[in-house]
Amino acid sequence: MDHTTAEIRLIDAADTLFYERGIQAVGMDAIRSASGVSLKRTYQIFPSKEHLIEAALRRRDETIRDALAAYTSAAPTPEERVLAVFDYLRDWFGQPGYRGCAFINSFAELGATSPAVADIVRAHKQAFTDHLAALVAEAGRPPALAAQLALLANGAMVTAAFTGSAEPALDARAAASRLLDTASAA
Amino acid sequence: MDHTTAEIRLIDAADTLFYERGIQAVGMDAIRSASGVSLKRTYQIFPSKEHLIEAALRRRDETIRDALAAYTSAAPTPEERVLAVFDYLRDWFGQPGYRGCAFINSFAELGATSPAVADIVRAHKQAFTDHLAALVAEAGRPPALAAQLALLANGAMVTAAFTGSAEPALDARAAASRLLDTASAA
DNA sequence: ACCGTTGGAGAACGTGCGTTCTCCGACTGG
DNA sequence: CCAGTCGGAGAACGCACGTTCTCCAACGGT
Repeated sequence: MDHTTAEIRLIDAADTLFYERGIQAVGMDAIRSASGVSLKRTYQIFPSKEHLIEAALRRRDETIRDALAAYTSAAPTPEERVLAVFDYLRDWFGQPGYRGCAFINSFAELGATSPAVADIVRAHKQAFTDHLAALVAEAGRPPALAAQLALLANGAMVTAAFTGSAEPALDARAAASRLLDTASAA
Repeated sequence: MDHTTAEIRLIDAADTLFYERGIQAVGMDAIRSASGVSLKRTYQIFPSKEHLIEAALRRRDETIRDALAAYTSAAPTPEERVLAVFDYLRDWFGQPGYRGCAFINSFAELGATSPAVADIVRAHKQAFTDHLAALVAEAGRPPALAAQLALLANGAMVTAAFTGSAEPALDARAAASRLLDTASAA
């Protein structure tokens, strides 16, 4: 197993375990077992758990950005592209093991003690809102709508987490649709 | 210091520290220092940290329910009572040291490992949504609106947390106002 | 074949923390 | 004044975990 493979396996294992149980609840031994990478090698690649946390969050950030962009760009009209964000959420919430947004969860757990984690979370959420803003602009709606839709989306993420239901995505979509309809079109 | 006083001081200290730093980041020694209650006494009152966590969350639940009810009931019209929820949020977000909703944060940190914490969080959020539903009903709007407003509120709570701004409350209020206006009145 | 490097398995170390224990002073009822 | 109880301060214990170290097998170049 070369360096790159080991790194990927570590990030895979860390990301999965952190998401399932929370970051602080996962020990380095658990990551070693799940990844099959020895502790020695792990610490050669990531000098500390903190580095691994940040790497896992950064990769998840990229993955989600790409997936969301692909999902929304597939819709035919500008309005549908905006609403596709909420269809994406519904698919996500329906996946087994959905436990909320990893960034919101990480911020809740470590935002107060790790500035690096806090920064990654802020960047991810900013990118999400920016993407929404671009879709809103394409649809010819006022920029203020983007922030409102972002609130609906983030609210749906947390609500779906503790209710264990995908329904918040539908509620958010309905609200988004109404806001879209009543926002002054270009 | 009698039993009741010690209990209150413990809950005060625990609630404050948990909120500031996250639950797992706070040791029992820190609670002892902040409360002035000895460890021995603490463990007589709360047999474990888990008990103290639950007590702190339960008291915060009651406090917030009461404060929100008082805040919303002060508004003169049914519509204003609904929007008062978002004024309440703006006041809350503007307080120094605002770090998000303690229930959302606790769920992110412990929801996966502590069913008791998860239940308290669910109950709190359910009560919040129920309150919103009552206000929506008074205003003669359809029940589905309550879930949508709850999403806006929860989304604003998390967004205000990592942006460190109270602006999400204003965005949420604007969206709520529009949804309220376009929802079919009774 | 020999030697130096690499990496694996897991023990070991240090620390922090939840919880309990020890010791001792302070108060109470008679 | 005394016996008994209570509570405080903080040491001690046990465990978990992040990190490092030890030991050894495998491998590659000459």
